[in-house]
Amino acid sequence: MSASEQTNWQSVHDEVLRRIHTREWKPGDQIPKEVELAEQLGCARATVNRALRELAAEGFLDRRRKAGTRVSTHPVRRAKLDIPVIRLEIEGRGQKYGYGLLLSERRTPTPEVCANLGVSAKSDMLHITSLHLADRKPYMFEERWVSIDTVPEIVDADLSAISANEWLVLHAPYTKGDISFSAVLATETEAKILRTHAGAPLFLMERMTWEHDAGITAARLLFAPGYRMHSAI
Amino acid sequence: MSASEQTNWQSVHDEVLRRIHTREWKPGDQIPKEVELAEQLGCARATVNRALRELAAEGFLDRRRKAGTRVSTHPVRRAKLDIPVIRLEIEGRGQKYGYGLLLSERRTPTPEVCANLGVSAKSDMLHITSLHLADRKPYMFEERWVSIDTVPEIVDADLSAISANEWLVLHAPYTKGDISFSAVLATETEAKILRTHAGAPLFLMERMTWEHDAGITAARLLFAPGYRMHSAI
DNA sequence: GAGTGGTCTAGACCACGAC
DNA sequence: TCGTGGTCTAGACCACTCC
Repeated sequence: MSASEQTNWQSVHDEVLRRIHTREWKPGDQIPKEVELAEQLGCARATVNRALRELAAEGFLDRRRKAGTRVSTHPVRRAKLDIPVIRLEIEGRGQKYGYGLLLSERRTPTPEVCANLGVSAKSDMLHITSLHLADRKPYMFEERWVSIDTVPEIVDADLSAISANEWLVLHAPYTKGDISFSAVLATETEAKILRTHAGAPLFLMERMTWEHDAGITAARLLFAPGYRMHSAI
Repeated sequence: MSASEQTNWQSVHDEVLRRIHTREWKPGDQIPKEVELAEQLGCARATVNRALRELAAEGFLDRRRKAGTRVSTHPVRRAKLDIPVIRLEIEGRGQKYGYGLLLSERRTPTPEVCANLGVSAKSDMLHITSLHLADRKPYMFEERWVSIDTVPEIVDADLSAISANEWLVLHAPYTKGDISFSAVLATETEAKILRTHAGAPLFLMERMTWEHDAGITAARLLFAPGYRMHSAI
């Protein structure tokens, strides 16, 4: 600190982070209470509060009423993954986006979809498979189920012009969602579609969304070999 | 809203979210300005500000000075991945954590590490491989480089008792980090260590950290087949 | 230039939770 | 019980950016 500057919440944030980085305050240490820090740094308590709240959200601090604020002993690193619409992800890299609808059929869901999404075995659903391209090369193969009971308007959508995901983003906001990532081997069919060979390692992203307790959609997104998802932490 | 309740920032948050979900406010729509909302909902402008700021951070709103606040047309979904220390991740699931140091040698880095981490080819580094177990079964195989130039204290750490990651968390806070995820095939060596077969699909997490511009560590974490990383969105 | 969000302040009361 | 963070308020000034 020394002297200088207008004490805004960001400068408090940075100053606290600096003290943690320089190990002036070590993991597990209790740091001064808000009122004291405000006095030290010459600003209002609310300003300190804002800074410390952000630091806690970022995982650097543990805060508890009465117990005070401590430096995290195990800073759970929160990677913020931005999951954009595929089209924007591809275009954002300066590549040409392509999209093709492979199949769209109305049918009852598989037992697996029922269990995961929590819909009835007799429910009316749309089963869609499509392929997303980057610079004309297969980029991601998508297999998706959409509940017509929850989102009846989907049957009128032209899913050969707009991907199901983009349509859903605009027309069916969700209140709850789940996403998971894993590695799988390409089956023969998948390999053919993604123009690779069976047994290639594929990055799999599985997504499900609900509106309150009503299942909206379950999707399996298979990325072509070489895909890397990354993020700053 | 109707009437009722103490208007705190969370209730404002939820109310705005409700209006988005019910499509009272659609993607692209401009919503009332802070002062108006505060009036409508019967609270101070600062309270509305807090709620809208959080909603913007969550990706539901786009806010710009003078231009006002709009509902996002492409709600970039932010999956918040909590990346805990492996030990806590395993213990948190009620499994028994095990750890074994396989190798620790002092040497110069490979060209790849140099390029990625931005360290000199002649720099003094520690090359460590280790295996993490869950309920005595191989869970994750770790190959890591640590810069002795940046973190000299590492040479005195007993890395057979504490994993390099945990040691680093406690002793070498970083200011910048990068993490990426992909799918790869197990090599013969990796398969042997993870007790699977060559060609099995493995989930790969690569992490690098820096303190300002000084490279601290680069790690390749290979998870045993079946691993799934997941998150709520 | 003027409207909107971004932030700061000083003070107040509240609620959790350590003791 | 009572200390600490969590939040609200009313008012103020500032900074960005659209027109």
